[in-house]
Amino acid sequence: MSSSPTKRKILDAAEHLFARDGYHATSLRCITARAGVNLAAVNYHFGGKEALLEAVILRRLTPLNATRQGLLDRLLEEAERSGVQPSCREILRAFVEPTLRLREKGAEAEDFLALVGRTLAEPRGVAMTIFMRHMAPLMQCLFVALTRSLPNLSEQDVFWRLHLTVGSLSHIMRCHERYAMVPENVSIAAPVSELVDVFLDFATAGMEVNA
Amino acid sequence: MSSSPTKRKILDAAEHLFARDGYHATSLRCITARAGVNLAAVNYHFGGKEALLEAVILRRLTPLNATRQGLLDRLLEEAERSGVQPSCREILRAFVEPTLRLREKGAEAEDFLALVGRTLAEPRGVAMTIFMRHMAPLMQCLFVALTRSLPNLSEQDVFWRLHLTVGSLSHIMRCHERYAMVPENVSIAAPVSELVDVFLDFATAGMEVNA
DNA sequence: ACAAGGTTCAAACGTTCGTTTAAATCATTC
DNA sequence: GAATGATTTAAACGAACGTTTGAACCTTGT
Repeated sequence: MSSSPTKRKILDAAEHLFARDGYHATSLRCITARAGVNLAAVNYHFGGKEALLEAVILRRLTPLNATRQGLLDRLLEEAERSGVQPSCREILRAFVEPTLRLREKGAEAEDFLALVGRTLAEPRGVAMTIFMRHMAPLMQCLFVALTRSLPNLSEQDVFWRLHLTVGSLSHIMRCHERYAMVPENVSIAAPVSELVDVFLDFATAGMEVNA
Repeated sequence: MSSSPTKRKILDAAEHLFARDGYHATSLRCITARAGVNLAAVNYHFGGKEALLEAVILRRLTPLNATRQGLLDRLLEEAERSGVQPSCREILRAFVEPTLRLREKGAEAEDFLALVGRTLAEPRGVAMTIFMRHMAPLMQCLFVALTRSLPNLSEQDVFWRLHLTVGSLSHIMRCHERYAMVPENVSIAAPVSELVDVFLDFATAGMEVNA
């Protein structure tokens, strides 16, 4: 019942179309046509368009956040046991790696990444409210861990740099297609592990500079 | 004629609403109501909703890009004259500072920043086509200048890091309101010159690491 | 004063939207 | 196998959308 084939087909179609065209530019008729189900099925199974969006986000965000929180907790426990603060890079990796690893789980999960990237770009949008409600605790935990690992930085500076890091991450989450401005001799398709390292090189250097 | 009061009122209203709610979530009725003009005025003066969006973007993007290109050209000329490559930070500053300086020109220009930030987040959206057409030459110039200033980095790496830098910039362009995840004791409202330095510290470190 | 052209206006156009309805169909249980 | 509840279906709902229309309204030149 909770995983009815109809529900799953709707979630898959909505995930793809919301990510590709945005929430407001995607109609329920387009979603149900792609899913091969009746138009009324969305309202029957989810209650409405906005509730469908929340279901699309939560289906993947909940397990993803559990993974990230688990890695972060393990890092903090280990630090308490050994008395050595985890490095900025390790903390960021706990957040970033499970995220980008979603790309290896097929095109469906890739759609989710793009959707989240879009969501972060619409501060007053419908999806943002849903998203922030489920991200706030983890972000708070991440912020605290980073301030401890960068004791020479003010909270102001840590906040701004974390803000910039989130901006970078959301950008590469949503831009996994060829860009018009991609110069020759440059491939935008890189293996995930390499992408993670490229990102961590960049973000860690930015977080730690002058610290 | 080109700067009829009606046209200007429509551009201002559209700029604000497109930035706040997005292109598809903003109706012409909402725009004309805010502008205090008749509904048909948009089609009369601009030809349609999409043409209005392009006019909104170009009104500020054209002079902004001229300023950025001018600063970049001056930097490159000076380098040719002195034989010393401009630093990564100087190059990025030529691009970033005129952008963020728009914040000092009132709430209207701030709306434009948020609109561009949103645009960059919708790779297949209506605005992206318009935007990329007018950004491509400048981005190409920026890319070439950066590869020369970072000779130890592969084009791949420069591209990825520029990509991440653009992500950071677009993020702070669109997020100038209070965030739900902003911790206490942190003010998100900083003077522009300080914000430019915070950004350049972060982005330059990220660009130059291991180079 | 009048004609002409640019501009504004209220009203309506046809379309598409999210949602609802009530009948039809399916699956399950007694 | 009839009954019950869950699901699917086709059709329609009212509302809102972008756009068009043609008359009214200004402004300008003669």
